[in-house]
Amino acid sequence: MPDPNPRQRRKDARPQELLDAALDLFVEKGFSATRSEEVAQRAGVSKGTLYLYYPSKEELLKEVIRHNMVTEIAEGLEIVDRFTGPSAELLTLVYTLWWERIGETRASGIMKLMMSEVRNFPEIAQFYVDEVIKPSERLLSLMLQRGIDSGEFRPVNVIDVVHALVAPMLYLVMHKHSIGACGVGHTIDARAFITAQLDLVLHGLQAAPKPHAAARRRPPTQGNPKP
Amino acid sequence: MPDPNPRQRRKDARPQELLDAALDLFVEKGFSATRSEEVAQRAGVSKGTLYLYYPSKEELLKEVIRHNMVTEIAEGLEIVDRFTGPSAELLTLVYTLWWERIGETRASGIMKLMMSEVRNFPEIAQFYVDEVIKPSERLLSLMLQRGIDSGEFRPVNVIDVVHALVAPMLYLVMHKHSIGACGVGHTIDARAFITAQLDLVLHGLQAAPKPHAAARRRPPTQGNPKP
DNA sequence: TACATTACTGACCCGTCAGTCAGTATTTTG
DNA sequence: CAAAATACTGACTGACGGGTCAGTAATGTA
Repeated sequence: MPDPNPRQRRKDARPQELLDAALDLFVEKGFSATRSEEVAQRAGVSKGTLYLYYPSKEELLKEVIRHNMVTEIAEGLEIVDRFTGPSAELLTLVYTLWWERIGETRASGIMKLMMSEVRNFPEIAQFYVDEVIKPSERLLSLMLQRGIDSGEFRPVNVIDVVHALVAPMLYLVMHKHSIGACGVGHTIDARAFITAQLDLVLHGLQAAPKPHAAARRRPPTQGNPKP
Repeated sequence: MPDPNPRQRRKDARPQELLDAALDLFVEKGFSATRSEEVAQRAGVSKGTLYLYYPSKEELLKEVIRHNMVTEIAEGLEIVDRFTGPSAELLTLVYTLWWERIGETRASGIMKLMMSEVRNFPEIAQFYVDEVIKPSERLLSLMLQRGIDSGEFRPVNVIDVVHALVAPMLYLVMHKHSIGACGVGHTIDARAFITAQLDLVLHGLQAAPKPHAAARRRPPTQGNPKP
């Protein structure tokens, strides 16, 4: 991937090459388990050079997240803003787009990475929540609210449905990057799985005669009156 | 938790105390990030003693898994065998039981642990797939097949539904032990979430007039004739 | 009480790894 | 071309942690 002849000076190309190498390795082996020298090596430089461009392993990880997730979410928001068709179609579009841009690319590994190691790196946790999780949930909520406002969807509790949408995606990703990557067990047909899950949720959302239990509590988002 | 006066000889109590300490710490900090000396300390012994009872950190982990998951699954199988009521009720029972015995106990941390670190420990991976994942899927498949055979459920593709059942559980667990444990972001009302998900699936399963897309492919459980 | 047995200890060994920095090679400038 | 500037290197440091084992003290036996 990087250049063949050694010790060449390529100040502008280094950052991206290092980010690429880091993403690969972090996803493959985890953050803690990846040695900074490995990252450097894969990028075709020495360890010292890595620290010339990024002050620490943690900062490197943050940059990896910024370059692979934050940008995608911003694009998603734009799509939602511009879209004019039915909300169910919008949901389907964003859902499949998510799979193409994140789920089936290396980027999905970042989700696994965060889930796995965030607890040992509180600063990264905060960063990820602020820059990825909250914006993502905002994106999904926006679409659902749009559908509710226009009467296409039942007035469900939005946050419940957001979770119902995220769960299968997370499952796919965790499967792909954990047990699924160990060569053991079956693989999942992701496209079919996504379609099925989306159908399930859309079915539960359709503004229909008899109310469905998928998300009770009609009043606006609030605490639960426990059974 | 263990006894106060030091250097007492308690050969029989040690193993369990060490397993308890290990589970706590492995779940809290991850397997790699937990030092074996910490485990020993929390169990009230020295590092040397730990290695007297378990030959290595990995073997210790295996024992932790055996004592907290394998046993529960075996019990689940017995319940399914003995149950005589409607399959929908059985599914509900096992689902809520899972939450009480695993989901809301420390044991759920093992799921997170495996998802997170399995890739770096192939032997543990194999062990977990054989002893936990496959039996769990067998358990779920059994219940679904029971319902299909009796005509209570539509003849869906069993493995698809198994995934649809597992995904929300995994989501809960990952949330609880990852981001959710960082003090950031909202908490999920697990009971409500579980009820909602179960409703969703049961609705998709009911032997009804118009077939639903949740799981196409009617023929009996088999591999996917992938396009 | 003396001796044997064994549960337990913790200092130590040794490999690992994030981060540093004095030195080297390449490019730019005059 | 020399000299200055700078991209890059890799040996080194210091901290850390899994696993060991010679030694210690509690218990059992006579």
